[in-house]
Amino acid sequence: MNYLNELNPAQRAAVEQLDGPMMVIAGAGSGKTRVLTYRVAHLINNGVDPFSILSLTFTNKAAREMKSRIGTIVGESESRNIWMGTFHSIFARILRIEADHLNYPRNFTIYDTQDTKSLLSDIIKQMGLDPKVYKPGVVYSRISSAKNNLISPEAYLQNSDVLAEDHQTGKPKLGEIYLAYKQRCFKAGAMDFDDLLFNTNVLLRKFPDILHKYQHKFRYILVDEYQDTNFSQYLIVKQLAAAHQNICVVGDDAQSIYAFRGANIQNILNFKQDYPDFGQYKLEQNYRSTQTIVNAANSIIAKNKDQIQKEVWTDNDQGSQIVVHRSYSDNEEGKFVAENIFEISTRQKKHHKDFAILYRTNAQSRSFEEALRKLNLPYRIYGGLSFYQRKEIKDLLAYFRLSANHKDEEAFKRVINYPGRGIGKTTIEKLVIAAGDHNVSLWEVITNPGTYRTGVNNSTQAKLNDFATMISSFASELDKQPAYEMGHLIATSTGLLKNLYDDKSPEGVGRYENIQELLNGMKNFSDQNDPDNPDRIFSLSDFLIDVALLTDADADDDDDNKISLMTIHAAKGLEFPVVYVVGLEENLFPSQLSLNSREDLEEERRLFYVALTRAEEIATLSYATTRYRWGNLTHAEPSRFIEEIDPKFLSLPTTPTPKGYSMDFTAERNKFAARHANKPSQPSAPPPGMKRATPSAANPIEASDANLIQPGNQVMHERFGKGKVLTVEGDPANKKATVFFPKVGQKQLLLRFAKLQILD
DNA sequence: TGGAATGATGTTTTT
DNA sequence: CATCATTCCA
Repeated sequence: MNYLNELNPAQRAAVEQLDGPMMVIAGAGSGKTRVLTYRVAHLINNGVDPFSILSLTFTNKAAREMKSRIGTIVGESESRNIWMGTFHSIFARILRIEADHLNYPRNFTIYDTQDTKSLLSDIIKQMGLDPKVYKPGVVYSRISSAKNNLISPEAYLQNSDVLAEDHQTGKPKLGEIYLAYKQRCFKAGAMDFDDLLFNTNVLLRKFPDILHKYQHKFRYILVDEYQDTNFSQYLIVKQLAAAHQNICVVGDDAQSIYAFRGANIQNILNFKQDYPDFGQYKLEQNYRSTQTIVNAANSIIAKNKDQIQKEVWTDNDQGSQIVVHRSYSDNEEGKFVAENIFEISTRQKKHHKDFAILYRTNAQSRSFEEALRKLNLPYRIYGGLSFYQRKEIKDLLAYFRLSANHKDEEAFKRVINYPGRGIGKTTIEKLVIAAGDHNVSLWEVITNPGTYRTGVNNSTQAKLNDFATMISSFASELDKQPAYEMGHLIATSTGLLKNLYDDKSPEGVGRYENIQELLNGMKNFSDQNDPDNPDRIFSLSDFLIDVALLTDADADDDDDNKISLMTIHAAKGLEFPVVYVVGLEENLFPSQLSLNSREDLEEERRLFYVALTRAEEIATLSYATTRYRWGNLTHAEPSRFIEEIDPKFLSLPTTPTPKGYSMDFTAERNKFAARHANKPSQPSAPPPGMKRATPSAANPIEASDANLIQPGNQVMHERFGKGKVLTVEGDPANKKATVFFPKVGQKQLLLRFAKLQILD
């Protein structure tokens, strides 16, 4: 049990302060997770009851991993009982327990962004407002930021500053929408993501005995990624910690990248005021990256004004320079990265999982997917359209939700006529009007047609009755059956599964498979064991509790060995031996929308800092000079962030950046060539008087050249020098050659991108 | 009522 | 370029 010996003095000090408030400022790669893990283990080894430890993490996956690591030190039977998870999942759990205090049903639904937006556009329509002025997305973010600052609709409508602002932006009705939205959510027994935090605050403030209960339950509180907490989260933590003051927050101001969703650096500063006698620890030694990477990252972040002084350093090797690569188009960029990955993985014997491609926006993933697929390289995309947001998954989940909570309006509207059962727009409109008039739920209306006089005809009402009977029958079994059995029953008896099965289009097959995958997941879920209660059934209700808060990052990896593609936001907290930060162009990264204020730009810079510090050994920065953006070819300038790195850490592209028309033209030409790339075609000739720029980068090898290479040829390789081709094998698209190089020996090369020149 | 066809409209980043 | 939403027709 000498885990303490595995820590450096600063880390150890942070682990050994058991009681009282403390803040750990942890530079990138400084062993933050290790400190948190060992600290919790240390608490337990010093007699602290796991049940009284609350540990708030940024993702559920981080929580799971940390828990299992703690389990290896103190034993699984102990670690199991720690309250560890994201703010959202922990407080959703508490809200379920205390729901009746807030007059919410215990099995309240959690609305995701889609549900929320659809409800908002419904409200906007009903209020007779112009949806072009009141765009659901904009309205949502306004409401969201109000909630994160704990401004209720009532307070919103009385706040003259806020109202004046809305007036100025031409949206004076925002407050009323907010109020209506809150009422509709309440009526539907639903909370959105922000409500989980907002309502926890309400709960703790309105009911002192409940606050007292949790204050004494959670005698030790730890918060990870503290720099990314918002006011609402700050206040929850502050209230819970007030009694015992055993609060440990860990964060890095340089990695704060969630200001857009209300995260507030101020929370770190508040900490000093709230707990004047706090212990402060700075972890400054980086164990993750090479000196080059650490120092390059330092040279960027130094450009930010807002930061806490610290000096991240490392003992690691110097490592190689950071390669900056220029491509002529987004597709070329994809190709370059894919080929580079192939080369490094074969040459340096790296696993695919050692590689990550990080981008600013999800939309950028496409060119990389295509390029990786062409080379048969396995990859996994995190984020984007997550599994749980796919239509077919949401449809099935909507049945689950409606069975658990009949008032769930969004779920109701989603499935009332899917699969089609002859209940159309007109009927639904009538139902909605009746529900609105009597201030009851849609479910209430269809189950009591006599009371609410909907005006639907008898045959339609019969269909509604059938629907209601079906849902009720699910509801009565909900807690009695294991989740999988129930899920399967619902998928079949609603006709949803058959409906997808009958669709033989490729998309339809994919959807069917997705449903199967969801059901498989549920099988795993219901097969688990509760050691404390072997008879426990893991029901569909249990499954629903956390499904709304699951994200792609939480999905089981099945230890698969794949290249990771994700946004930089999603990469937070992760590390990879080889990292490509791509799309480093002005107006993309930094984003166009961030150029208006210093604060926003600094957040982008921190984001870049996060991206670069994910890399352990090799970091590559990449940009394209042209890129397709919403269908048009646009010209792009390299990102200012590249210039901001001290050039001594960089290996820059050698040829000068060509500008103007000729460039766009080249890209167009490459695009054309790419379209015909599969059939061996003549390399498109450069226009007269224009030399093809850096053929190696733009076009590693012409397809026709690859086909010409034969055993016996003398060839030239960029790095290996002269060599002789011994054998050529494989199908035309994937020809492999064995080449003997006098300098380095025998090599296997994939002709498609080994940069071979035929000499004879 | 349902489906297909057409047109507008939008790209940060996430629980 | 995609997706969505609305509209139009059977």
